[in-house]
Amino acid sequence: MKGVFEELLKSEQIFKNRDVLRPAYTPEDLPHRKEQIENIATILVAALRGETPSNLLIYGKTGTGKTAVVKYVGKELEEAAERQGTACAVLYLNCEVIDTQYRVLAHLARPFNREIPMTGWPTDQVYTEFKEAIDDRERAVIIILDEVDKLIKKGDEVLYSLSRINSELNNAKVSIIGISNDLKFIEFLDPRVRSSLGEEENVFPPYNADQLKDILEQRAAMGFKEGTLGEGVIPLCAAFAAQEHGDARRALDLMRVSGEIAERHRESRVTETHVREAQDRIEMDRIAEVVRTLPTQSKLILYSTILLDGTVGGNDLTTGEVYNMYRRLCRSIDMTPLTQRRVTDLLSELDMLGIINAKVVSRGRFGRTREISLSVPVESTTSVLMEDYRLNTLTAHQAYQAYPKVGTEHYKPIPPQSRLPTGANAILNQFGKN
DNA sequence: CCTCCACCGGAACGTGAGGAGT
DNA sequence: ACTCCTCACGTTCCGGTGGAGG
Repeated sequence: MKGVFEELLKSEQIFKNRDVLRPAYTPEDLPHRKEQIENIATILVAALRGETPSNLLIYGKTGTGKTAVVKYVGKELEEAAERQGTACAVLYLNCEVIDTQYRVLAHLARPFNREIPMTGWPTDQVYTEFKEAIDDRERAVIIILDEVDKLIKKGDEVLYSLSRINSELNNAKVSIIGISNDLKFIEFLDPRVRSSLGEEENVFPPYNADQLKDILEQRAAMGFKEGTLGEGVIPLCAAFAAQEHGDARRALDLMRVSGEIAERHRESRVTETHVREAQDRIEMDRIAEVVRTLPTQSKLILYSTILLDGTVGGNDLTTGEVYNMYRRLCRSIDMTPLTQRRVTDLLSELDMLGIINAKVVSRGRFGRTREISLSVPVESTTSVLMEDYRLNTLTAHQAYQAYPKVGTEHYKPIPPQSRLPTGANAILNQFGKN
């Protein structure tokens, strides 16, 4: 077993630089974002003229280049300011990671050499500290808040104080750039913050397939060794990603994973087959993540459909069958079952997540119901479900053993005293309603 | 054309957790 | 520490319904 690593190193022939294919990398040149770059730059030049730039809100779905563009413009601005001899600081922070008011302020103050403990101070003291730190001389401060929507949920007080900070400063000028992928985010904002924060707005449209192709080509040139990419690889990656609302991040992931798969197969060239495999794997990972984070009841419902899948002679399942099975499962692991009403809601939720297919159909004489079928692979999904300790005790084998007649028996709602048996309403209708 | 199945799905209500206000 | 409010999750109740079969 000597030389495992040497061997692996030798087989690394596909990537030139894997890191440029990761979403975190900001390239020198951003294709198809010229307009946005100019737009933002026009707003920010004010900083170089000693004025206060307008605050700016940027919207766009994931992978539309928001962060990359803003970071890029920020860097350019800093460089231009340095050449010109103006004091200008661009502070970037991601509100998903830094998610409390205290930490936001502490993070902002740190680059100005202020020692602020990780915790312990009152928040307004940190705020004062930050204010004093930047106000020591004339300077422009651009604060970039990535994923601001995450911050709102924890209270928008910071945003409020930051948006009015200029009135408390003598020398420095602060402007805020907020980045959000939630278009409706502004509606949840305090009106006072809304007007000042959204002085300017900029929406980033998704990329189309052609634009994605350009982006991929640019990165591929840097990331892959020459001649390792097959003909159709880039167009295919672009096409797949364009289907998913033009997400460049997705496109890059796809391309990188394709390369990794090719590498694992010890092949020297990436082909379309690898791309398809990569697409499947990414999709699988997504499903696994969704399934894993499902509430237990939904997991049980999903497991019921898995167990019943294929047992009813190729027909799709009905709500009643799934519910019946679900109750059995509940009983055997000692959980109180939800009502059928609730389960129908959870079923449509699973449908929305793309885990099952549930379509309302009428079977005439045989009533109206949902036709349910799985749209995920049985085996891998089952193994994800089994990670849940509450389901762990149930194996398919046990379930079949315990309930051999699965799927053949129909659940009849047990009527509470006042409840009329099914079909009774129709009878009553004959007599009129009063 | 009418019936009647086996559910659908809206509405109102109950409950407990968690956050804001005081 | 306290109340009050909101919100997510569930239940109860019940009218509604597409279409196969009579």
